[in-house]
Amino acid sequence: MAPALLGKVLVAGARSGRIVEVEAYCGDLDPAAHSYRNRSARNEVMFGPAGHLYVYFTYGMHWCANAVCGEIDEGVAVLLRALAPLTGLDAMRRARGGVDDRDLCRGPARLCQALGLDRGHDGADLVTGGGGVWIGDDGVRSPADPVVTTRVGLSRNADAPWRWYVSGSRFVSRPVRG
DNA sequence: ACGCCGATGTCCT
DNA sequence: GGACATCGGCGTT
Repeated sequence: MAPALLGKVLVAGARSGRIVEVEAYCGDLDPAAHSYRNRSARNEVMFGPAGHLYVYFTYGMHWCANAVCGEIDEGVAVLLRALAPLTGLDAMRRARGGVDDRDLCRGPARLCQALGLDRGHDGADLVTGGGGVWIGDDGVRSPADPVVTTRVGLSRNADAPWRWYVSGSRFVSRPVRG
């Protein structure tokens, strides 16, 4: 299910980008997931209905965004790790402090900064777009052959092959070498 | 190109 | 008190 998000478009107001890299986090099957065992005010959205945005704060300064994908109470969500910018690049450049365009959305915290996503978007409905954020489909097909790897930056359940990215995209945060 | 490290809030033990 | 789904800067190859 998670790789089906590759090729879709994440939209936040006038800014948007094509999803090129995702990771799945799988509730009580996955010791690396925020929803593994612990249910709290922070991760409550993860246990809600699919199609909502779960935004969390980490390392004292960064926001990261997930699309909730599981059944109610399941705690499954997909971390949006990188986008190929499509629209609103000037706003992204202002938000990101004039970095190279390639780096605007190349990483989960970078894409949140570029699109202006933070706590105010936690729980936003990605289907209706009521919170100004949604995931759209402009007809671009998900790649038939995404690269599958282990996830980035984990210590627990680090071997699960639950990261997918668009092969050859220069906007992927950490391509496998070779 | 690669690796270390500091920043800095929130959650969990 | 320690870990953390990170990033950017600075140092070394």
